[in-house]
Amino acid sequence: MDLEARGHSEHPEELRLWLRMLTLTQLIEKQVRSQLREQFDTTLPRFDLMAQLERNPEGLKMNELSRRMMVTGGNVTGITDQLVTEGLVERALVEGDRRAYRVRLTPHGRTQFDEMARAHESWIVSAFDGLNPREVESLHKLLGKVKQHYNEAKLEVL
Amino acid sequence: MDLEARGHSEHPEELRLWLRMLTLTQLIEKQVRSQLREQFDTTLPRFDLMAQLERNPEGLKMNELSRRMMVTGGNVTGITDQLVTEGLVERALVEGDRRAYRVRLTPHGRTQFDEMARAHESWIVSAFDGLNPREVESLHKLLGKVKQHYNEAKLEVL
DNA sequence: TATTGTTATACTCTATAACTATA
DNA sequence: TATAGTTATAGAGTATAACAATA
Repeated sequence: MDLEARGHSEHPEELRLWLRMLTLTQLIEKQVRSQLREQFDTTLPRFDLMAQLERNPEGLKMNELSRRMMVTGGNVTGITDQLVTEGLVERALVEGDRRAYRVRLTPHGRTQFDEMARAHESWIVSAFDGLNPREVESLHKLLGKVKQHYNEAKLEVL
Repeated sequence: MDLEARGHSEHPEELRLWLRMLTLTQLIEKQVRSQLREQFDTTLPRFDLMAQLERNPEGLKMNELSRRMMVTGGNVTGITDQLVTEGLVERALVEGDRRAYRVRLTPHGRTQFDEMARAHESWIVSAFDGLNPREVESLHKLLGKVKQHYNEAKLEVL
């Protein structure tokens, strides 16, 4: 996107860093979306929803999915509907609260997700091929520091 | 988005890194979009287009904008149309090629962009408040390494 | 009253492909 | 023929708000 070139010399280093990070993320994300589409005829939000469920075999309520995916509830309903229609996830009743569901992967959904996850993992690993393990670790830590501080700063506002 | 938690222990570090980077980028990007909307009633693509032009006072052709913004041509036409209507950018004739335009900021557009850019810069600086200058530099370098290798790998495929 | 989830709607962003005009 | 740009269209992705059912 050449956003980076926007960073003039008078601009703070943080801005140059952000433009580089944004560009790179968009580059990788665009590739992931396109491969999910081509190889599995699915989308990133659908993949993400299934990934959340894969981590929570007992299932997640709609509002939990909404929070974790950082999108509003209506969208989760739509994506879930699609996946239910395709037999990849199911809505299970929650005992003691007839308003809520617990969404979870079906066995078929789990099988299909595992296949996608393997491919996805390989795309990501090659995206970071330019770094050695020490650098991967270092990048991971630095981003963690930014994120932690970001979240703390946000809490202060609330 | 809690994407991160997806990184099981058996997953490669690259995957955990990617999920953290994606989450953080989306977090910051979401905040930038929302502030651009609230404070300036504009969008990120519009801001990006103007940012490209700010860096190229002589203007850019549509296909140059398209390449730099990493979107296809039709979209650039739409965004440009909006900005022209609002008097923020203008289409200038290119001598010697009556098919092409050169899009550039109007004085009003430049004034308005400068104001947005100052605000944008401050949002970004505070997003990375958790890092000291050395860490900012380190993160910038690591991301540059990933990006460079990524681009080289892509070229080999072509 | 508050919460869970759904429905309805609208808008931004994007890609694709057909098209016009010019080179 | 190839290139610059536009138009038309469709679909993803998202937020908002009104709504129904249950707590």
